[in-house]
Amino acid sequence: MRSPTELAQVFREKQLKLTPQRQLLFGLLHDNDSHPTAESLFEIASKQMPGISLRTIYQTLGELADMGELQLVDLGNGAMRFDPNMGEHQHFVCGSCGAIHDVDITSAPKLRAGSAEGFAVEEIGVVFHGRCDRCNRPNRGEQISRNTKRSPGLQAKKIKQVKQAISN
Amino acid sequence: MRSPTELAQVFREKQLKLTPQRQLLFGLLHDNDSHPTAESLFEIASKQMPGISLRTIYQTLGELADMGELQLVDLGNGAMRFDPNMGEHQHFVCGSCGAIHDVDITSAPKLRAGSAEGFAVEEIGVVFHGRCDRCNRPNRGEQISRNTKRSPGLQAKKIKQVKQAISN
DNA sequence: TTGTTAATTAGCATGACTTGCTAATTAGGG
DNA sequence: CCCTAATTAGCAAGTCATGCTAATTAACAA
Repeated sequence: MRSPTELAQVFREKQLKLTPQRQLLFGLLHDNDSHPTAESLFEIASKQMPGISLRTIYQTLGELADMGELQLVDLGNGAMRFDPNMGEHQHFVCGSCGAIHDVDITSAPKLRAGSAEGFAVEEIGVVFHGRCDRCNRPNRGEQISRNTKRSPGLQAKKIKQVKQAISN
Repeated sequence: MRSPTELAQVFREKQLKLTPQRQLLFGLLHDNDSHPTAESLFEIASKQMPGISLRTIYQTLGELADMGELQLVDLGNGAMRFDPNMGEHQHFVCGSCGAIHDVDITSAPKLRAGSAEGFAVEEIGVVFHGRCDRCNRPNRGEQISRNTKRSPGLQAKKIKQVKQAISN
């Protein structure tokens, strides 16, 4: 995503108004590598601008995504994530704390070639699951809030599967 | 997933009853590489056993997943997919017809090593997006039903993004 | 064959997430 | 200052998956 200043310019050119709500979001998203959900952005935004509407958050995020300023990242663990990093990269999801980290994957160029089996591959999404540095330290795991929820039962099932995969 | 016969054995050992509903599902899932949703299994099952409950489908799928006989595959385009292929493999999703195909990815062993940046990677999910053989032929694209729906607006947005990625 | 107990079913409810809509109000920018 | 876009509240829908209750059915062991 471009800088708030540049975005302001773009919005002006597109005759889109530079409202404080939009500007706030520009700022919150700029250089943000936390892969926030709409909801989490809403919470943060609400502190700085009480009364801001969740609807507006979704609206603006949608606009930015339409303009190619944001990536929508669906990691299959609940809400959509919004990623201002438009460079080619992949994601690591910590199964313990739920944190999401960017991963450079330029080191696996063979992926693209090796997968040609009659398919025209245009995009590859790679999601690493495991444990992040912090959670991987002894006496540290499972301590951070697991803010990934959706269809609680299924979620539990997934976690079980992951644990099984880990123990194997 | 093991064969219906073997599963019958397993269920017997676990004191789980071998109901016709369960047996039907064993059969429908065995060697099934179509990555069905619960709903699609329900439709097929209903033809052979009218009156079978969607609830039972979910229940049995959940049991099989718990037993490690099924993989849950979330491709981020709507419903969960159930995959009886427990071998290491990845998926190709056709952006045109929505078909899902298995992809062997043993040819990219460097993925595992190259991604170590303080993370303990336990599992890697790779989803290839593109066009399948059939849709890639001229005068053939976009003709098959696009049965991927969820949050219609967002879905449209995703498709737009993919198209953009294709045109680049 | 019978009895116990698990399984299935209908039907309703919830919950998370995202979008759509209307109507009223606010405020950006020419 | 005015036009029009943007925001807001509030309500609704829709998808997917699960939970719950209560009633019925049927698998399997004795």
